[in-house]
Amino acid sequence: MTTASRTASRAAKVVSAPVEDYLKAIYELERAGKPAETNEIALRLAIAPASVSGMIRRLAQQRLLSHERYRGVTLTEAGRRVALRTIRRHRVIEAYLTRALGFSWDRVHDEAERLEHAASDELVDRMAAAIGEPATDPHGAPIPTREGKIAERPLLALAALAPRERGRVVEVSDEDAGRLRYLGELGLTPGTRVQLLERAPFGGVLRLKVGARERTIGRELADAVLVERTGRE
Amino acid sequence: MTTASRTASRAAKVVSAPVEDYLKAIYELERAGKPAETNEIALRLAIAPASVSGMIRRLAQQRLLSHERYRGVTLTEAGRRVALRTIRRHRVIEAYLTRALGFSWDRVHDEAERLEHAASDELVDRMAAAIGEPATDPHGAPIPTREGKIAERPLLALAALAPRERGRVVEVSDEDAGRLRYLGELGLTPGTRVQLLERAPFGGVLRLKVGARERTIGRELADAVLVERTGRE
DNA sequence: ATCGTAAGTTAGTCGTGCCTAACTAATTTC
DNA sequence: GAAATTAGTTAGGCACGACTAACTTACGAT
Repeated sequence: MTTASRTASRAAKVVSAPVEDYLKAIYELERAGKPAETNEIALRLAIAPASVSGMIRRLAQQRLLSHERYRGVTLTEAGRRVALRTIRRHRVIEAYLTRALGFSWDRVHDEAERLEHAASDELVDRMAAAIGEPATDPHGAPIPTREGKIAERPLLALAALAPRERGRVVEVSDEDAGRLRYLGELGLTPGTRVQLLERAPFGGVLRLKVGARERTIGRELADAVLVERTGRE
Repeated sequence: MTTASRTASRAAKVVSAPVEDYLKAIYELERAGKPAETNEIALRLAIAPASVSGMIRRLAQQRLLSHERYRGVTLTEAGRRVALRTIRRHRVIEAYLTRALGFSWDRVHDEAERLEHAASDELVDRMAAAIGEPATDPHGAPIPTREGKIAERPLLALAALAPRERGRVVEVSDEDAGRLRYLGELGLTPGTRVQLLERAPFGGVLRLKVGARERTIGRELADAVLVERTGRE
């Protein structure tokens, strides 16, 4: 083993599975541009807010995040590293399960949610290599590199397209398996070209073209789909 | 999903990872034919005997084992089921890691030790299918079926062969990675034919033929190798 | 048969990660 | 700008799974 790779591998198990879950959730909430709030974290992890307060104290003490009382938390560099490592594991595992083991894209999230805490760096790297080092997971989310770099892209909610505007589906939320399955049936998968035809006012339904077919979807579904613009008309 | 398969799958996560480890250890100790003793369990799991006493109380209360004070423990049918399910996971994972992902046989144990608590039945079944439903793990240990049947074989320690007697390596202990690596270098892998040439008295070294080559090994190593007889001279 | 040792158990503690209930700070609302 | 609401925190508890120290049981040796 080289010095470099020994340095890169972590000493034993520094953080527990719950800690990885907190850091991952906080990382994702922070992407909205502001500190992650206690209640948001609690909601995301399905844990009582009081429990989150307790965990925040411990994580702050371990210098994984910084906490301004009553004002939310921000990951430190160390915290972000752990979060990105966990996200990399999660997404590589999801990609591997679909591409190498035939899992459908709506079944991989829960499995990855558990395996991400148990898989070694070596296993994750081998999985990634076995399927050709994919850049994204099956839902289109970018996979961080071993070094913790992640290709963040400026994305648009599907509903943010202007009428007649064309776009391409880049990523869909993998939170809910049923919703994923339905999106799959509609053909709203990463890579698919879409064109917004019409938007009913006040957050109403969207009529759009998905490939060659016309579809109508509601707000909740539309919010789960992120696109990039590919041009007008 | 059929009624049968729904019945076969367990409700949520009935047992924790430590509990699975205890049951697995007890199952293996019981194979020696007598109840598993507290100190043996403690030694195997690298846990203080007092902690084992505590856990035994809880497991007995859950009817996963029966306990006669100061006399050791015996798995119940339910306990054995959990143990065999865990062992199946472990061994399928080991086999998958070597055959599908190129892990060397001395690196899979630790990885499987963690993954076995996180992998779903479905994942394990898919792994097994992907590598052709192997009957044994990379160390030659039999893989229990989904239904909890295991092909127990009458095995001999290598040192139990008589001089001149021939045998075939069936299984090697996977406890220690360094020992495994060395056994691999010696060619003492499952399937290899061996012939005992000479045994020094008082548990001394064994001289034996491994394939075409002659090797001399000590007691500790010999005890890690299990063989079946294939005939005299 | 008893005595000493090894094996096993109980008692008491600790850290983790969760909970509810009660309190406090911040932010809206009128 | 005071009152009401919402967000966040502290206090106190609990289950799990580990620990050490002290005690009890079983058993082999004499």
